[in-house]
Amino acid sequence: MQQQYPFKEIEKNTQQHWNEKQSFKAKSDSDKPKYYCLSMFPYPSGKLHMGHVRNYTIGDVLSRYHHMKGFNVLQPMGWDAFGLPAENAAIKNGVPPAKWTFDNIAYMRSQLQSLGFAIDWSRELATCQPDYYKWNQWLFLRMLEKGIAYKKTQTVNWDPVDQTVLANEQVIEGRGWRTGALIEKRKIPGYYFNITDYAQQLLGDLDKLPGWPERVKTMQANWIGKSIGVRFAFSHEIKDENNTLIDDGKLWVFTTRADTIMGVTFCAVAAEHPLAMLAARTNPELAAFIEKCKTGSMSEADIATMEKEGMSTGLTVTHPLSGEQVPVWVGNYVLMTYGDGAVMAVPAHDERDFGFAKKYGLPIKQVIVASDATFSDEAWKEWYGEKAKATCIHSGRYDGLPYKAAVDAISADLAAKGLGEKQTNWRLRDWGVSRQRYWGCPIPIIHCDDCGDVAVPDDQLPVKLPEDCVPDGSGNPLNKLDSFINCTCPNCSKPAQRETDTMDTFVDSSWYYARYASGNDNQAMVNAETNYWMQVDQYVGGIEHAILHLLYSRFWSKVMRDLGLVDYDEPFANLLTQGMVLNHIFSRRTDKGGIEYYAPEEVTLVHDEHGKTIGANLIEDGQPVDFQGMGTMSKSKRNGVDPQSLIEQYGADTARFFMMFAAPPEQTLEWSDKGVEGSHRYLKRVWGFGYALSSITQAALPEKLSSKLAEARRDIHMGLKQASYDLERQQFNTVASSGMKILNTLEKMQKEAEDHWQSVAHEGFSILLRLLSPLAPHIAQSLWKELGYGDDILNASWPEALEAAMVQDKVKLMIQVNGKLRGDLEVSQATGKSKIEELVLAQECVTKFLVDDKSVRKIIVVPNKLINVVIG
RNA sequence: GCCGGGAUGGCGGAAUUGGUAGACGCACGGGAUUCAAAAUCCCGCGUUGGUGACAACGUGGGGGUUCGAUUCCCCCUCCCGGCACCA
Repeated sequence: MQQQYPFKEIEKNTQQHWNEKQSFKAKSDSDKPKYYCLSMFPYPSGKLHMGHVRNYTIGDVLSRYHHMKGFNVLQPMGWDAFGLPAENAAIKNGVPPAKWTFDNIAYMRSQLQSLGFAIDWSRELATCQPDYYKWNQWLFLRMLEKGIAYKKTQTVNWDPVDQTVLANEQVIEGRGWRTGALIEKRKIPGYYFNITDYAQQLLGDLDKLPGWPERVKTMQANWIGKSIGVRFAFSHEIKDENNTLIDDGKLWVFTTRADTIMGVTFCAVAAEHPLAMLAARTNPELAAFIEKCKTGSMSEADIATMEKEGMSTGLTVTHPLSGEQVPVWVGNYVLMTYGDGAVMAVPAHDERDFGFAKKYGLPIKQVIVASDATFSDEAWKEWYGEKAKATCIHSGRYDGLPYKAAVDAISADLAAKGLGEKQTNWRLRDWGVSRQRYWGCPIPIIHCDDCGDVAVPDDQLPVKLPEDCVPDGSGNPLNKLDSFINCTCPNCSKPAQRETDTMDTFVDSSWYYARYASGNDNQAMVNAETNYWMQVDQYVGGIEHAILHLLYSRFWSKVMRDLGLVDYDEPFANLLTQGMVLNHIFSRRTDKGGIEYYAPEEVTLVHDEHGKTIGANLIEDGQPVDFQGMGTMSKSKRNGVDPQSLIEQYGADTARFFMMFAAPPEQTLEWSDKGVEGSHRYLKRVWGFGYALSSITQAALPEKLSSKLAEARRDIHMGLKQASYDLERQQFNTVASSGMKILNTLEKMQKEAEDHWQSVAHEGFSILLRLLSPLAPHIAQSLWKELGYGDDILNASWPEALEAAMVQDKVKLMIQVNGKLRGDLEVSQATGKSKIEELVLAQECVTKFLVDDKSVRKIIVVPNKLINVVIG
């Protein structure tokens, strides 16, 4: 055994040991309770970044801990391998996306392996492999049969130069991000999943997920966006140039406040609404206003400060209950994408309508009484919100009705006239899955001139994606690939064309966890083993997937359940969203007004005498740079740290240990090179202590320990108890702290070298190694074997903190006078309450307050903790 | 604007049910070792006053409940994250 900490050798040998023993191969025939631990799989972008390292370390700590706790653990890994970056790399380098992707996977897999994660690699999958995406296609066809998948025409952003569809994020100021070409709105057909049919379940089942962070559930609930109200119509006889009634003479609106319907003084429609468009054709001013609304920025900041603007269409519609004529306005605050793109406006009972009415001088009519107060321009705030759901007035036959009764009566009357009914509105839209892209899962449809769109028969699946195409940026290369397109119709055997659209990559990631669990079965999408492993007991990943990926996975699970494929309906029982990894940002303003960034290694920090950082200088010229910023690691800010160089310099254990120690998993982690060194220093000390202990044979603990050794042993077991508690609540930074404290105790014992310290040390060190093994598994395993504790630390059981080791015959009680700490008192455990009070009252730190007319009013004794003497 | 989460030394952070605030680490200061440096080890380290024992203050600010509040309640400020002007 070497004296110096040979981390490279240790890590290489330990990883080899795990490989040979197949230590992490998960089997589903076990009596133990199962624990499925899953980290979100990476996109194979080229190499790992620190966010990956943090994510997978958290998952690995949980996996290894549960393994030692006696669970049958599954921790798989795979690759979210379809997607746009591969196509962009192909355009740039002329390499087929498949080759680029598989090369990246090979490199990143080796990186993951060098970090020593306890992964069952036999279950590895990549979503771009035909035996994976075959089942995307298979389930797509089942969904088509059930009507969950359907085809409709969608409006998309079309880049006329690249001949391709762009995502909203790829349209910058109306132009394509790559070409700079003006983007057109085009209507093209595509496939959709009817996720809105599942909206109620997706919302309601959030209650089945107590192990999810509250904020994620809130974000999902907001995204689904349920609102219950009444949809009704204002009728009209407005006709277009061809003398056709617009929307069959009905202006539909949705409201959650049907009780205020008698207070409507105008309607507002979106700029894209048919009535607005019609009016604009004869009103240039209105046309200009509508154009302005369309080009208006939709960014958050702009919306928050945006002025509510509008313009009259000059049109009127008929109130369905009062029969009054109501003017129609175009409002920039009405969204065409929500509801029917039109709202009723009740200025007296809606803050937005109020502002709009005040601005344009529209009438305000109060129809609800919430209190004795009368509505006024000054005291209007209280008229909005929940408490304003009170009694109707000035509402004809609805006068005197409270909120619910008024809504019931009004919706009944509307229904009787065929002009409305109660309705639930959702913000959630159906999920469009067609992408006009090459590097994705082909949609298994064949277009036949005679038979129309025909499903590819199951026995012809998978529809394989040709892997040797090199996109050149001008549209989907599949469209030019006759060998892919040309086929025969499965129905009539006539020549036909294959669909060239591919699926949204969110489809791929919506069920990969179930596929791991099936052990990559070639006969079926999922199997009995899937139901054994599912649900995922612990899912770990970034908060950026809080909405779409998690929502789609939940939806997919429910679809698979309804098709009888699986018996769970929520895929992830517990969710941990890890925080981001930040690093210092060093920068300078350049003469031209730009900002130049410097890497941390190009800068030295300046401290004052307290150690406070008061500045930073560029090493090259010794001049100051701005140093106060902290941000996510990025190329552009030049503050990234490469995991590979970290592993080479300090080893995987140091990287893992530091990441766990620096911050609790859900919080942001501030990178610190000095902190990494500190963690490395700690592991070196662990190794050094193990080396020292390796030459000392183990002996049984003596009957009676000296008080010092008993105290040391107690500290160790207390540390273990704390660490176990912290692992259960997933606070890993304090697990590392406990490990540090235990080593401090061991080293102190070693220095003092009392008789029998060696036996306490061996017991303590075997505890320490097991406690460290989830965080720094290589060094723990290596020392475990070197010291002869066992062959495989992973199979050692998690240590129990012994009550016998933790009892103490004497306890230190803190003495408070009127709640202020004044001293302490050591008493034996057995001392009774009255004896303690007697002893405390004799203490000088208490008696000195008993002067003048002061006397003891009360004594509070908290067992084994403190005594508070109240003097007054 | 709404929703969610926060604010503790020079820094990252700890404090389990209301009971010793600042564990553990980093930075910093002093010392040992060394020809010297690195590495390593030891000591100190919330602020203020005092040679000192000690005292006062101290968990974003203000109030409250309590023998006792970082922890519970009310009000306010600031920061981070999310969002939907959602009818």
